[in-house]
Amino acid sequence: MTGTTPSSADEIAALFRGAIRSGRLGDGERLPTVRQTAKDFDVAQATAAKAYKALEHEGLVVTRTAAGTRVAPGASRAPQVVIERARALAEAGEGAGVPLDDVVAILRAVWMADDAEPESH
Amino acid sequence: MTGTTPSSADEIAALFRGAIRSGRLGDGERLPTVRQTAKDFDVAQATAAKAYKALEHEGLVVTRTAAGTRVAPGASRAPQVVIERARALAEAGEGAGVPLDDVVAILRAVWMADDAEPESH
DNA sequence: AAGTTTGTGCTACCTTGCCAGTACAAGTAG
DNA sequence: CTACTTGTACTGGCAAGGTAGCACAAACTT
Repeated sequence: MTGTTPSSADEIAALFRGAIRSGRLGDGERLPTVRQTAKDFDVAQATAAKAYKALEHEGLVVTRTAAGTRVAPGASRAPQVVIERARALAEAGEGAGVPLDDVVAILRAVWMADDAEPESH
Repeated sequence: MTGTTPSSADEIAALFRGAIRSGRLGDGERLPTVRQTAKDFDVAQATAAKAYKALEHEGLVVTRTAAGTRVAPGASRAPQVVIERARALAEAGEGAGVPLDDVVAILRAVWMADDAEPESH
């Protein structure tokens, strides 16, 4: 069910993390309010708050109490190569009709395989 | 914590799903026994069993009661393009020092972005 | 046929995490 | 300075899912 709508703090955090590191949310750009996010994803405010807290702890966002939560200046975007290849993979996956979750599982598998076997080809 | 050791039925299932669909576990190849998997990941047997059950329900594995669980014949591997691009992404991500979970988050972000904006260029 | 392996099916307990609603703190805007 | 916005904190309740341990069924092995 992670392919559709986030339903937990971790999933919500992951969603924003992806938006930020992929550049879809730029430097200084503002995130929805905690209350708004809670409504959007139909979760309790405490859950949305927890997600934001995690993001701040990672240094991805800056939160000043009444000014809202914004993407932290600098050091947010992942290297362009990664983004491009992620886009390429997404395209291939969608084109082939492979479910997102399956693609993720495959990615994890090859990631760990490279870890274990330095010989690749 | 999904980057290290699986700790729930879903995560364990996802791990084997990735191994199968990526071709790391080939047709007819045998998976560890439920009891073994339970030990490997330090979970209860019921949890490992649940994971295997899910895989069978997806048609990825075939289980005959005392013969163990094996990868279902045919229809297991994902299209080669997807695997190759997943490998390329993994390589780029590891090379750039981007955490696996972040790469996954990015992938999800661009996946949904493509869903929303059919214009890709 | 006998014994062993292996997946399944319980039961009761317990931990984790989300929910709901509210109250509070710390800024911003008029 | 006053009012509003927005993130934080807290309480008790609750549902989902994992734990442990065992009993059982079916099929492989000898």
